[in-house]
Amino acid sequence: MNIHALLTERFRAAAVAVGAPEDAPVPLSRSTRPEFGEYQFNGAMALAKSLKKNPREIANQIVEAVDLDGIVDKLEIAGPGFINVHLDANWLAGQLSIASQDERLGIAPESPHTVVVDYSSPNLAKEMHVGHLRSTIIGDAVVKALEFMGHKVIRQNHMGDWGTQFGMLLAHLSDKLQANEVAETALSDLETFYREAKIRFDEEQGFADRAREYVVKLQSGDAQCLTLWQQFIDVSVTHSEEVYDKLNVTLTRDDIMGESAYNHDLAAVVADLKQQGIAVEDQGAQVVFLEELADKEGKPAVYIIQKSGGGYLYATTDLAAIRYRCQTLGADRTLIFTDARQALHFKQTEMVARKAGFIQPQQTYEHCPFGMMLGSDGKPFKTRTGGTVKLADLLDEAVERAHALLAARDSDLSEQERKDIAAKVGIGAVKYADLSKNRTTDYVFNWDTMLAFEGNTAPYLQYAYTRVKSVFRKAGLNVDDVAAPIRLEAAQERALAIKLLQYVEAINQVTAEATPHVLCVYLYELASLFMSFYEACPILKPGIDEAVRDSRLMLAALTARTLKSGLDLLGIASMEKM
RNA sequence: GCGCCCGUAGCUCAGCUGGAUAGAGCAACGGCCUUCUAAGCCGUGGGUCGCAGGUUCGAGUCCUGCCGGGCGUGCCA
Repeated sequence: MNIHALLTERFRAAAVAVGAPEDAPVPLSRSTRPEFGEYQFNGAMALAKSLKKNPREIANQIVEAVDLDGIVDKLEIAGPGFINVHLDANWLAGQLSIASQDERLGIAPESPHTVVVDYSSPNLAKEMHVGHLRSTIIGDAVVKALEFMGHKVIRQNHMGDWGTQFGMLLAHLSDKLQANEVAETALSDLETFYREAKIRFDEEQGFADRAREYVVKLQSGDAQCLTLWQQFIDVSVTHSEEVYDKLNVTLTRDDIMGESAYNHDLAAVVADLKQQGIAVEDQGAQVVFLEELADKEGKPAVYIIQKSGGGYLYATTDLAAIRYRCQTLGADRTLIFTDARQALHFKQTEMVARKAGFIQPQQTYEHCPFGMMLGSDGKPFKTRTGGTVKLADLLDEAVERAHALLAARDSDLSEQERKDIAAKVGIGAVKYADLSKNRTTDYVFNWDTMLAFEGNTAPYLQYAYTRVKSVFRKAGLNVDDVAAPIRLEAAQERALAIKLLQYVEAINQVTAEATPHVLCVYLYELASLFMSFYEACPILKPGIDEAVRDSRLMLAALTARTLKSGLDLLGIASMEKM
């Protein structure tokens, strides 16, 4: 049940009956304070204005007209014309009963769209560092939310597996293999390998020329060179997979569609744009002039799709990718998770692609930007100057810290359990620290805030879950086998009940806006309300009436299932004990 | 120069298509463990929402101009 959607429809009908146009907005929102009920309809004021009537009078008419029999306890008009909706406790209890009998918690799937999601996309020349965290986990959370709502999601890991830097890497690798080293060993530390190659490129006589030869050979499809390249890619992809595994991210080898996958199509893209008269030659390069983005003097923005030397750029690759995604994969939506610095590039790319007909009008192309990770000095991490924190190292440290915390407290956990829990808590904390922020601004990387285990963090949510599970262990029951009427009497029970029913509203916002932090906020509020409920409403303690106990078990069970579901969408593990 | 993003409590951040008294966490202070896990709960203090105008019944949210910061802006990605 989507309460917001239900109330919106009912109020829309009422507003129309009172004289509002069919397409008028229906401003229905969650109430900010308990005494204002659970939802409030704020449309009376605007409607009164357009009808030149008294807003409270219009509010009165809407209250008369709206059909909410059996759903609301009461409707109140307050202030200039707010209509406060107090939901009926029995109706809420009924909705919870329905949700508790449904595997999907009462949430109906949407009519499916095909959504292509481009995320993670690390540069295979180097090891994944903290800067890759955001794209990887935000993208994965949005993917899971979309899938939960019934959409067909096609993951696209647009890995950086091509380009001039591979010349120097392959030349270096070739030498290592000549010296009887095995590729896996030589590439066990990609950072070191890259650094070594770069130093040789800068300092060793003749090496730079050999590197450039390798670029040419690679691009011309030289078999020996391609074999070398493939070896490099295999090892590097394996490194990425290890990180994905630690991160509990769903990307697999099948999702890889790297830059190299579009090589065969780049010439065709340029030819197509030229034939359509969209691209022209200028200063030896093939470019698209974008009049829409002209400056004050009327000079159009320039979008280069082929260099004067004949080489292709990321613009060309991205256009080829659009053609593949929109035409071959049939994407209704394409979501791209990259840092905000590329905003202009994607804006221009979309313009060109739409002119060329690569994207149909009904198809969307959504760049989902986020801020950069900054160092403690306030400067961006520079991938080529060292000083970056490897993602794998960050994750290991998080797990170590969680393990130390666990070891310091009394518990009956075995060492194996402790290790397992430490991994889930540590990784969860790192992911949540990032997922819970919506800011498109840059942020400073900080170990302590990333690895905090108190307050609004993943461990808080995981802890709430274990508390429920503990109650059920004590009762000798599973969360799935309680079935009893729900009674909402205490304020804490009611507050928890409403929050439980609003899960779908949070997910909808995540899928519509690609903002997993909305789900984090929701889950934190849910866990927080459960904690208050847990303290105020004893379940198994002596003297609790059986019907009250069972009703509270129902609420606790739904809380556990909702927390587990939400954490799963975020890619954060939940566990029985901690 | 032009364009985009940002500025909310000491710190990190929420604030949904403009709605009622701007909310959390951390940090500070005070309470709560002989019975469902204290990674918790209850409470207190803490704000010129960068500044100044404007739009309106109503502005943190929309518009304009400033101030401050970041990023981008023809052959890297």
